[in-house]
Amino acid sequence: MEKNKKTQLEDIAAALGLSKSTVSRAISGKGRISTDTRERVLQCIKEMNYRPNMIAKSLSENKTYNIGTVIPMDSAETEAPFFQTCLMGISKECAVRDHDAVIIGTEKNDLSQLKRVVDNRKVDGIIITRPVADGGMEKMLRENGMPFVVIGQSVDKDVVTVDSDHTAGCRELTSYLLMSNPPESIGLILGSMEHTVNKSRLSGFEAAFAEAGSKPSVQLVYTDVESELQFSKAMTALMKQQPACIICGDDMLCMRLLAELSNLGLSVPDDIKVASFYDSVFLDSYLPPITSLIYNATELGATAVSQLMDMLEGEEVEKQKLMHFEMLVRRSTM
Amino acid sequence: MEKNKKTQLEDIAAALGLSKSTVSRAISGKGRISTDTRERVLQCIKEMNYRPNMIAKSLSENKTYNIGTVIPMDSAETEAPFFQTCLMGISKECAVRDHDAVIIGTEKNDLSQLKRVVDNRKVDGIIITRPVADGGMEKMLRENGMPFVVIGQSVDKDVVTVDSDHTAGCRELTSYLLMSNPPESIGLILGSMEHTVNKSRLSGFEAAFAEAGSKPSVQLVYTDVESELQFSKAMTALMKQQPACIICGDDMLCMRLLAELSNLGLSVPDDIKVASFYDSVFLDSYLPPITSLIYNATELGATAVSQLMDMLEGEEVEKQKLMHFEMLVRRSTM
DNA sequence: GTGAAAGCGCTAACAG
DNA sequence: CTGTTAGCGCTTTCAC
Repeated sequence: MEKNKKTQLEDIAAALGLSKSTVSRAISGKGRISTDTRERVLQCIKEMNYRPNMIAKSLSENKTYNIGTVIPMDSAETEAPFFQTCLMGISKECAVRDHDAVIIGTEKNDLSQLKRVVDNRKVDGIIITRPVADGGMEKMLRENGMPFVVIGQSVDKDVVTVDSDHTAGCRELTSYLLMSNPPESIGLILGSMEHTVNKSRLSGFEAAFAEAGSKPSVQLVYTDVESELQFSKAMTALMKQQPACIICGDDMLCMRLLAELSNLGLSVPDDIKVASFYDSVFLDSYLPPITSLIYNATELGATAVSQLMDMLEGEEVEKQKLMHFEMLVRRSTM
Repeated sequence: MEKNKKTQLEDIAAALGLSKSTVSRAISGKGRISTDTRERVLQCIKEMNYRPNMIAKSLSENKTYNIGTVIPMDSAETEAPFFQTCLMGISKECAVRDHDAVIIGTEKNDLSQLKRVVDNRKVDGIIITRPVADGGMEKMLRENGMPFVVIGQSVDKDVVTVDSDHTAGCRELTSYLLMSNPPESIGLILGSMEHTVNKSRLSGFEAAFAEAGSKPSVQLVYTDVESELQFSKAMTALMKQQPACIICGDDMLCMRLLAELSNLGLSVPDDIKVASFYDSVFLDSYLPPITSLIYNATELGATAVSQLMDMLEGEEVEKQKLMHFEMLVRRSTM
């Protein structure tokens, strides 16, 4: 027998002497059906190892059972752990709901990939894992009537977003450090302020100072630190203040800082304390391990899927959802 | 008008006074059709901005236009850059061929996710980005008649694989170092030998020595270095040999090595030279930048897609494809 | 060269 | 409660 076809609705209907529609109802649970036949059908499905053809189901229901996930192509280098972990969360949650995650790799300002997927109607909704400032994607999706949720922040306050509460996280971390260090001894080094995340971090930092009845001095805060040169300048200026403690905006900054401190013959945490914002293997396996905030990217991704699914099912969803950060105190600040 | 339906085959057929089948032929190029009507149809399609419904196309052609990509969930931490870059290559190449990449996150020894996608017939083929030793996935896919290609190595020599030529890469790197360092001064630290990639690296290392008419001494080669403890032991033993140069199997090992060298007061490259196997931001932005092999993950992914597509189209494909490695000499070995 | 019609495998009215 | 029937939008024989 050449065909070896997969068993389908018709087969199990025939086996039970029922009609396709009855079987369909037994499976979906929609419409009225006797519990008896229902059981029999379900039983038979197990025995005959039946799996519905999702494509056919898709066509008749006009749903794809796919979620598109926009990933910036250029993120592979520095931010890969975050995006990948996020993707795992998305994939897992999709699977739970019998959906699949379709990846959409986008290059800077190039919407063509996204457009292709939307035009081809390959997905029911989209998750944007890093909103770009101009909101071009969001605009395009809205024009095409494609539901979406953003992981991170959006300029448009009507957009459904899921994000970590960077402000609160940074506030907690700073407060913790303020408990054992004087305000004028805590330095902060941040990357580009074009990323809203860094704005949030700064405001959390300031909030912690405010709570302690203080205010961070300008000589201790360095923002928009990206290039080697900017880093050196910030570092030189900062070290003049003889800080007891430095908080870094991301892993790369932290790594450079640690290398520099080592060059200066300063040891962590005895001579100086160090903390960072994003927990990666690097911070964990460094000696000494570095205190940082735990960024639950898996949960972020999973939550984004939940939100999107709720939207697709027509439910009202919380517009801006903030996830709690955990702080992980390690030897570098003890 | 509530409906606002997308234009479909029927619409453009009507607009041109043709039948659906003729229009379909014009698009696919299959069957006989006059060049004249062909042009007209194509023209009209542009004007009416028609895009075929891929789901309907899928159902009738019995193809999904989707490629599944298996990603190990636990890879997010240390190997994320590789997998993510690879994924980008896959996504891009899929797009070129009007396919999409569906991600399948798998946990250690858990085939359920993969099984789900296969059972649901959501993909036409699968790309496995990290073969597991037991070949469980491969077996399952074969049993289900699902075509697949593996990125990396497979025990089964009938499986179509795409891989970087680790042996040749490591041989070149070692040869380069042998040009300015005596054989007895070059150390090697590798991770688990359960990963075939490390076996290839070791054989490349040995091949370079053989070419130079030498043989690596056992005191200079450390394999299966994974835990902190194993690392310390290897490190202590290795440093006793006062190596002029150390090659690391991966970024994490390299990072630990650099931290340790710094603790010992040794500076790179003046006191000791260091090289690694996988080029990531870490090695690039470290001071001094670390010499390493350039792992073209994008190309690996893209090639895997090409191979898979060829298989799906019934063509014969090269069974084991090896991609060339480039060596990037940086300050750490100069 | 083109059109009519059947069919891909499922869902969803509409009847009984 | 269950069966019949008509689609979902496209491809593909099979006639003409």
